Amino acid sequence: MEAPTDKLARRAAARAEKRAEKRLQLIESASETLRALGYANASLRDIAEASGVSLGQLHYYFDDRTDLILFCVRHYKDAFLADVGAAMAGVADREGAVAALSSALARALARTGGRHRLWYDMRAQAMFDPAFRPAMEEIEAALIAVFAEAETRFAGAAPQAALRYAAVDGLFRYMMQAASDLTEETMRAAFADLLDRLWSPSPADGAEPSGRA
Amino acid sequence: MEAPTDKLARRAAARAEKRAEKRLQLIESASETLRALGYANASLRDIAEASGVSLGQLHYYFDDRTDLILFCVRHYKDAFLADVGAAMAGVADREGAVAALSSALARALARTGGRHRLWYDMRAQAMFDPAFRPAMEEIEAALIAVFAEAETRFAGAAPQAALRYAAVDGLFRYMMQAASDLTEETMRAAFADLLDRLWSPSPADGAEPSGRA
DNA sequence: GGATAATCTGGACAAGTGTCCAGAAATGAT
DNA sequence: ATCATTTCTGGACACTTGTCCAGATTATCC
Repeated sequence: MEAPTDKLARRAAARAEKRAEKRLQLIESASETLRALGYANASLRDIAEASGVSLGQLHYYFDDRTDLILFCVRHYKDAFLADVGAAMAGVADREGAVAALSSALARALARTGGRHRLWYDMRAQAMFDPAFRPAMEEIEAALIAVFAEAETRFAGAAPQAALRYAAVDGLFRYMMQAASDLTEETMRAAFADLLDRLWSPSPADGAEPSGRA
Repeated sequence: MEAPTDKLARRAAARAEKRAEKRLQLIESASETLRALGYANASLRDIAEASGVSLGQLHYYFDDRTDLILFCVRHYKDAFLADVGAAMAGVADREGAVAALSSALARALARTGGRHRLWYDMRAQAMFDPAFRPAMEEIEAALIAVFAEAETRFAGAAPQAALRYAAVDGLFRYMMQAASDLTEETMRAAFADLLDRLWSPSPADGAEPSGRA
């Protein structure tokens, strides 16, 4: 039979897992409230009520409001980056990358569009509150890395992938605002067109029919 | 001599102008505080203190907090759109538009970069607070119009200028965050490259030497 | 069943908020 | 100088906020 220390360890692990489960549940509920009301307007009481949970319980599972919100942000990041990462996993050439990324982004907007309001809201907050900055920079760096990695697959060097990310992010935000008026296909086409342009040789060089090597 | 009604009218006008002057002064000071602390953190007391003015005075010149902030937003819009509009006034061809707009945007970031935090902050707020939405949509529509108008000068039809605006806006926001690490020339080149790509014929058509009609 | 620890409650608390106002001060016309 | 009007002050007010905690409740194990 197992040693007593193992037993204790197993119990502790089970407890921790249960706690983590409950936390996740609270995080998802809080994310929804945050998405609906915004950072500036969502109080802990709003979050607690929407979660069907007492106010004190939030402080039992999270240090403070900032801590809770940071968990929400990280949870968002994990979900979104997993989506994008999975879409880009297999692609090897430029056309494949354009197709995969534009589909993934349009799909994200069509299915879970509202969720991304939390991201843009908190990114704005991070401009003023240093507590959120590391988490935001981490997410942004991860998204830039997606671009950088994709670009290295069909181009030797891929400097300044951040600039391509920034442009696509701008389009993403804009379409999120108007997502309810647009079809997924329309959005996909818009992303594809932009990516096509960003990932083409410079038009300044390509203007003349057969450019140099 | 003038009629008494004129005299009264002149006095009323002088008073109104003096009031407007003071308001503008308060608006500019409030904008700075708003830019520094962010919408969620800037209280009326913060704004009053930074302006060297009593709390009650803010309510004497503005209906309420929302009213004051809306004035700040509109003031920002006027200044920025005047800048951009002036830069784009004379241009007629594609190359001129690229040069003018990229210079204007880089210059805006280099000189008054921090000011634009207010814009991105309030745009995020507008996602949740309907009070700010009309003002935001108005600004965004004006910026899109800048693109649409420029594009009609070197292309017959210019559908969906909003999509070009969105991409450039994304780059603008990104560089604003990193503006302190970048030279104005670096930023200008980045804008020029993006605009060049956005305002080129589709690379899908141009890939083959001489595309079809 | 009883002991031990984890979970949860409801409310208290201080601090900060936007708003409002009675009256002081300043302004300017007569 | 007097008076009416505009401008401004300082604080009061009701309300919301995040935080905290003493004790009730529940689960877990011997």
